[in-house]
Amino acid sequence: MRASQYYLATLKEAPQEAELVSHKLMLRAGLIRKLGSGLYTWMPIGLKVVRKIEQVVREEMNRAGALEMLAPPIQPAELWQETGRWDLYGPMMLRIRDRAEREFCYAPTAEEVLCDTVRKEVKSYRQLPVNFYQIQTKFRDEIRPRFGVMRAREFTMKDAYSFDADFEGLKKSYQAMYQAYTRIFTRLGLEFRAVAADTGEIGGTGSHEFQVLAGSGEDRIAYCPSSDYAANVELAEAVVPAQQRAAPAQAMQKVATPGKHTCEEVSAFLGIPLTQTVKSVVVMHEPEEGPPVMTMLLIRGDHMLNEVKATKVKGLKPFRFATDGEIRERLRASPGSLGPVGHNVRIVADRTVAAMSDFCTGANEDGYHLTGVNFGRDLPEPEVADIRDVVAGDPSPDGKGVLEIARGIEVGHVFQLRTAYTQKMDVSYIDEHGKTQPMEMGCYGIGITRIVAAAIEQNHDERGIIWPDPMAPFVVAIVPLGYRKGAAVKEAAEKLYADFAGAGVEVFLDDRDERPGVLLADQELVGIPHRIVIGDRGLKEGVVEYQHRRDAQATKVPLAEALAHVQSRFQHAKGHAAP
RNA sequence: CGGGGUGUAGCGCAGUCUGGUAGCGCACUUGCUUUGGGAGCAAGAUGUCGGGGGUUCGAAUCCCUCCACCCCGACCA
Repeated sequence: MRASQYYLATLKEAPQEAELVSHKLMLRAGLIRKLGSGLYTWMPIGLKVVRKIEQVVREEMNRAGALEMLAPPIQPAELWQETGRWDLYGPMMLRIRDRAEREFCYAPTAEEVLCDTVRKEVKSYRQLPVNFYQIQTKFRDEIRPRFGVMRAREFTMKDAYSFDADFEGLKKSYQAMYQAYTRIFTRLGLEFRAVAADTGEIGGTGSHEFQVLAGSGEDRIAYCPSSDYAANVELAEAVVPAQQRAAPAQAMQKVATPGKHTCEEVSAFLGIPLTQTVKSVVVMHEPEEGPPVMTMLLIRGDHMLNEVKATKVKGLKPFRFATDGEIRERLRASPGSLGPVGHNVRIVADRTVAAMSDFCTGANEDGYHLTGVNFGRDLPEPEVADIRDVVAGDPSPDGKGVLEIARGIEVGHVFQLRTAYTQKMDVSYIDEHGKTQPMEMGCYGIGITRIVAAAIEQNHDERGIIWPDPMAPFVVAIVPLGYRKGAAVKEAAEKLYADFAGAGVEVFLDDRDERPGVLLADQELVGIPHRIVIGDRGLKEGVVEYQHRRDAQATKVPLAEALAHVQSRFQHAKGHAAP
């Protein structure tokens, strides 16, 4: 491609709406333009990247035995009502009516449609297993779209759905997808981790997220450097402390802590370590019938409540945080002075708290805290559960070391759905004994457009994007200095351009009549990984300059060997992408 | 949904407090010069100042209202 025939829409300054580096660079490099909140137009060079990613995904899905198909993004309400998700999905789902007032949604995902297709098509165990996938635009009406295409409302997702005769088959299909995903993200040149994930509302028995590691990621993952344990912090287990609770050594005392509300403030005020304080989080569960039930959750002062885990405590699903009014009415104290002593509210203590003695907590009287508090003496032994986020330094649940915390961007997710959907939608087959059985289902998603942003988060510098070769919009940029001035430069550039094109290398020839600085800066912003600079100086010696986007300096290469040199670097880069 | 902020040329911004002919940089057009890291000079084009309503002789500026967008929060004793 020649720049003179292309449309490069680079900007010197990023629009003020962009916060995240990948968002800024995508706007500046002219990959995307914003149409509305969470809505982006893909410009030619951005779309090229998307297509590259799609191609890798497609190849690996096909290799894994999945079959590409395409379902409508606009889907009738009836299907979603069959699984109850028409109501469950809530405002996240964009709903539409046609001229006859029939209801539709713009699909946020496609389990129902695929279930419907398979129940109509597949009848016999002889036809199983099947795995269908599509690469399709999805729409989720996010509460807060942000970070450009990272969390957009409209996005491109690869979604696959497997159907097996039995659980053993599902496990195999799941494993095949897990491996395909590993190959995909490896081929794309991304640093990623597969982590155990919460199965959430969808339910099922197994789930992994594929997280691209990036400091700006919205997810936190816990991993063990000395083993292969990795899990989303939402799920990662905080194991029972190895040390048993020490015997009480202090008497319980009420101390004045005027104006001190948080554990940090109280700990600093009283000169007690933060790890010796306990915070009380009051939640309400509203049963189908009867009044709301209050529960007090106890977390060590330096720990954070894990809501996903707390939801799994019996009798808490679903819960909400208590209002100040509810707290004051029941405990006669304000948040900031609450504690587990001296009332009959249900108490659930985190495992860490249950092993504490002589701790400090609120006195249920504004402006006062208690020190030297001990379970079994000052208050009854509590219910115990794992309800906190793990922190760096916690023992790994597999017993093989200590956890670290990293941030990640979720780019893929695989689920074993089992029969949760197939039973509701009657997706069944006749087994070899003539008996009707529900199919075992799995679903597998990849955020295609999110990968673009995630890749930039991981691969950029102060000058711009640095594309991994497999998703680069162009692999090589030819930058002639003085293309319109010197015949020799133009001739060499044209020859190289033809050579690269002839060798099937995607090449971008910047033949614009611009100053060198402009050409080089644009090439670096757009992030084409390999660059050949051609100038009069070098040509006199018969050389051009090769520089990878990550190289500190250019390398002189004889003009005749430029193609071979880039190809060797390209292969080299490919080799490095392997795990 | 709660809180904060922004809306002025394609992009980045000033002007708003204190009402009086709408500006700057980049980008764009034309010409000349320049050409190994975002050129210089000259000339030019580009605006419903987010929309609507009001106050006023006069509104980008003051008042009311609506809208859009961005950020933070929805974890907390």
